[in-house]
Amino acid sequence: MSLGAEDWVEAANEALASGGVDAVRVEPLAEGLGVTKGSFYWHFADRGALLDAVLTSWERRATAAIIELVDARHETPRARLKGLLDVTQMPAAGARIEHAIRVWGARDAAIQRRLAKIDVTRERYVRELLVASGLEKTLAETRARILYLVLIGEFTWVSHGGAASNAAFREELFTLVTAKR
Amino acid sequence: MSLGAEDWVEAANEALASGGVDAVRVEPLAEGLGVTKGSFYWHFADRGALLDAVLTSWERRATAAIIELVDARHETPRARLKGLLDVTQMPAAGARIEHAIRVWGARDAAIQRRLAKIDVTRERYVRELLVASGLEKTLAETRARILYLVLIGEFTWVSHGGAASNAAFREELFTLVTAKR
DNA sequence: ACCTGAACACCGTTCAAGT
DNA sequence: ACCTGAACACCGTTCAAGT
Repeated sequence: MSLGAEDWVEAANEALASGGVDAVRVEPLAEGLGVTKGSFYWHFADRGALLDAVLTSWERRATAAIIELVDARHETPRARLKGLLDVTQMPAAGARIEHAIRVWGARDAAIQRRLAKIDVTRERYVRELLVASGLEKTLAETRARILYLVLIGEFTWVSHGGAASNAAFREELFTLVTAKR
Repeated sequence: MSLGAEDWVEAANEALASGGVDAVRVEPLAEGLGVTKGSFYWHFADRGALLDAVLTSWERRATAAIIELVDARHETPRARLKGLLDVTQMPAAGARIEHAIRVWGARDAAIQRRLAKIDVTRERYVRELLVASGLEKTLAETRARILYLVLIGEFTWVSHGGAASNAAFREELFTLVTAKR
């Protein structure tokens, strides 16, 4: 059985989640897949092309996919906000990939730009939900920022072994960010 | 002029801030310092020993140093909480080092344990300030968690180029976490 | 006390040759 | 269409030898 590009991307995803970008190495990946490293270059131009494919597949999962899921599951703005908080409860592998990508962005301007787009999309989504649930525009902006930073913080926290937040925590966070002035 | 261990640690710090753990490489560091890589092994047993020295120096700066600074500058619990929020406004290099260390912790159990200790210390400090400013114990715990996650989130955010939060943001965050029930 | 220089291992990349 | 195998460059590590 010969391999396709997807097999390499999948293996790369696992390596990324457990060891960061620099753990995505052609030779160990090849060994894990049972081929020689030379064969990698049939599927990709170089290691960078593999990393690009990994990022592209993550971009889809990490924004559109989440927003669609939350929108499909819940009706009202408040219910959607609550639903979004539960998304943080995703399996640690997801959090570890997100975190690894953020570090990667810290040292690669191109990745940084792509990450920024995703952050803008997500934060806008939160802000719109807050406005839709009755907050004044400027206040909604600040509150969206707070909520979004908590989410990023939790990704980071969970990714290095911290316990995921519990229901009481999410309840309190929800109460705070949706509180009317 | 010959070098001391501190010169290598300082160079390693810069590499860590700009490129993560894996950018801390003996050969480029040696080149930057104007010596051959062989001379590195006079000062350190191996690359791991250098990384350990880097982490130890960061541990001091990142907890005790910050808490002492805040305590020295401000008197009341509320003023100290506010002062702590301003610490996030530290230069981006500091945030980038913190972030790089967190990623590092994501793949290294020993680093993870040392990081966890620091997180416990910092979160306890926030919780105590909240209790001292009149919040009930359980609520203080939840609010401390929220505040601490926002801080971690902001480190992450700033480290990949996001704008640091402004005064209005910190004001609102302060209001929320200190609000009496 | 601190550094050089040569050696070796590991992994990214290339490429001619195989099936 | 997909893979092997050998080659070369880069960097971590060792160590005998230099000053």
